[in-house]
Amino acid sequence: MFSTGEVCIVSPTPMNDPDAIHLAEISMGSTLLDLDLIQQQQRNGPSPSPFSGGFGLPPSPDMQGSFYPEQNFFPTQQMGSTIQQQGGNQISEIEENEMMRLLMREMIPDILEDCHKLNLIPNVYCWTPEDVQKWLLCVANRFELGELEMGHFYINGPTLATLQDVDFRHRAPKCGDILYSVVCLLKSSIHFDVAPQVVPQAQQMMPNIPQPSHFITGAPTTTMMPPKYTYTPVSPVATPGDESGSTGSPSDDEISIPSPAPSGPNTSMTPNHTGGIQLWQFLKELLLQPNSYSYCIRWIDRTQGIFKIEDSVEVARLWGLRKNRPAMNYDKLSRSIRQYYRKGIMKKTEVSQRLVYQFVTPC
DNA sequence: TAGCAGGATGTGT
DNA sequence: ACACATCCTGCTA
Repeated sequence: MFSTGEVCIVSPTPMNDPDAIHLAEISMGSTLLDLDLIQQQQRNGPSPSPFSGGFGLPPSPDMQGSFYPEQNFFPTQQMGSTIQQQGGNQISEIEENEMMRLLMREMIPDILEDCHKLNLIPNVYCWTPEDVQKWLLCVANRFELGELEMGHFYINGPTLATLQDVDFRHRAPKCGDILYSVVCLLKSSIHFDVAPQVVPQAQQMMPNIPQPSHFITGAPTTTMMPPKYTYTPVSPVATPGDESGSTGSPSDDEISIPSPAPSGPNTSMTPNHTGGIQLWQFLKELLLQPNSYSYCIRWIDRTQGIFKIEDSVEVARLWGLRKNRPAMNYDKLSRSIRQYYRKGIMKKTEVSQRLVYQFVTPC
């Protein structure tokens, strides 16, 4: 991808940290966009970018959740203020969004082509750890990121997709931001409502690769998923539109807009005292995305807040990922859950069952 | 053997 | 102070 020309991909770093704006000079091929405006702005100094310091790349899941280029997700106020600084040009929000969509759209074939070269299904959620390693090496080479500590990325695709920007920075301090941005772009290519002129191209490149049709049409499909999993590539962030529970309502496969945090017990529902997500919030996030996580945690009786951890190892692993605690295990996670008994946030069900817990205050 | 319960202590915010 | 993370002992299915 990005065969000729250049465009700046800026990692999603805080806007209040101009020094943290990383530019990855990425050769880019067939873009139809006149990027002079953007590049000129980059030259003009540390200017804010659409995604808290980044251009052309999706927001952090912490900020916006999943990335859907066809939705009006772009932080247009920031973008607008950025662009309008250019000689007083007034560019409407619609035009800005369209420009961003075009830019993203132009990158999709390149992403697919990279996957094709590596013989990878263009769906990160289907990747094995080996696939992830292969792809990261390709990315590192393309963006000249230097040597990656590949041992820090021996994770499968779904896990890669759930990593936050801080996770990437932790695993790759020098280029974690860029990696995160590219992974976001990769994820966006799955969601991307590919334009007619792009679809045939992608399909032509990989005629045998099943397309994630449910991301486009909303029609459920599991044919491309590993047997055990029913992943849907959505952000592990609570999403009100994905609160279908275990009932399998149509909204299960709808793309949803993330919310800051799920509602929950009133006791400790106050903002996270420690600044990070709390375990009960995390568990609800997983529960509220049955398409993505029902293989490891699911509602037994949502109205009563009763849920079952189907795969304790996996839930603990996800929690460890979120908290950047590689040594996390279910023993520790369950100990934290038990701390909630005293706080009145969670409890065991009346008839105690293994791996079954209950929120004191149901959703 | 895995999960459960809870005490004690350390750590980071 | 708070929310874990970690380690521990003992119990249970």
